[in-house]
Amino acid sequence: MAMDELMSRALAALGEDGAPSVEVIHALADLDASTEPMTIAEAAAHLDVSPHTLRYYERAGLVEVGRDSAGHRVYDDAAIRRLVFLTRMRLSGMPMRDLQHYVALVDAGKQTEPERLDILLEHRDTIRRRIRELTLSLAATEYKIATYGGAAGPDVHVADTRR
Amino acid sequence: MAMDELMSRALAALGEDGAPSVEVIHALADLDASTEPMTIAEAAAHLDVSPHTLRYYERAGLVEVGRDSAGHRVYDDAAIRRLVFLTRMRLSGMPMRDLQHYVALVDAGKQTEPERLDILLEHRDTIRRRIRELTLSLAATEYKIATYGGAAGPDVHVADTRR
DNA sequence: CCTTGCCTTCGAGCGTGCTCAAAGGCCTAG
DNA sequence: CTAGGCCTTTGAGCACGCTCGAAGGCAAGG
Repeated sequence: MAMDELMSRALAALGEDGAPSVEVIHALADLDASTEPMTIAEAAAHLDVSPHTLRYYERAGLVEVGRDSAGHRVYDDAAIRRLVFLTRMRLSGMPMRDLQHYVALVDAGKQTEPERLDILLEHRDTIRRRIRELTLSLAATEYKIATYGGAAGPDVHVADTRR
Repeated sequence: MAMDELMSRALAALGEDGAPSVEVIHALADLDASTEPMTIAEAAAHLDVSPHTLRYYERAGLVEVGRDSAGHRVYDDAAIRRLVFLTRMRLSGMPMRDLQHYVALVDAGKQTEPERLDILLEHRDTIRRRIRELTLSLAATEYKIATYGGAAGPDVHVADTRR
């Protein structure tokens, strides 16, 4: 059930522009995975961030990355999976602070799972709120577009999307 | 037609938590308006931003605001309407830069309407993209919540079902 | 009169999240 | 041997959007 919902959400999310849904489902469910170790450039490309950013995340203590004989970073499966999670959370607006807290909990062991779950639940609510805000702004923008030229000033006057 | 769509969107947006839909519809339609002039504190409360922010927007050239005999700002109807627009655009992620450009166009006169429309269309697309991103992140987060405890690390890696 | 409180201007400071520069190492191709 | 290219570390710098502090004005209440 969870899986079906996940997929339908993914499809719904990307439906409009007929985008790479296969890719998306794969990325979401990422079951096979087991990627080969990567260089920083490869990992950056894979995660769609810059190498700078990956080093920054490491410095921030979000992920540990091994080194090869030349001292170069080696991104293994575990690192990549964690970074996939991290970048998704970042993309959805979770602050670095919270991510640092979260990974600290992960590193502290299994007994912190309830607290981690709380963090996720709260973040879920945050995302939902944000989507609602954006949906209202979208409606307002579309309304203004539809009625363009009708208004005197740059306003449409839609409601305050209060919490 | 545009109005119906607007309303149904607003309802859809707030439906989930049974929120103040009446308030929202009223505010959405808010055609009457004609608020009395406000002090900066009142305007700030009305717009849900700080007085500091309102002064900042004024300094940034986003809005002109009159003064009373004591030199205090007076937010009239036109100012409030513009600020409602501005704060909504900000809330939906439009950069200050773009807003400055937009109001410059507004002040430049009617012949800039096509360009203003372009800006709105582009912003609409930006909001839609963002909603899609957030929807995906939401799905991933909900999935992780649903399967919590199954994973070793902070990632969505699930046991190998199908495929 | 004087305190209280909200307002003014102007410039500076801050929090967030990168982003980059400098100085240098390793490796491979020519 | 050397040049190119990608990597390393460290610390600094930047863009954005506020947010605040200092110094002072005006007006009402005690």
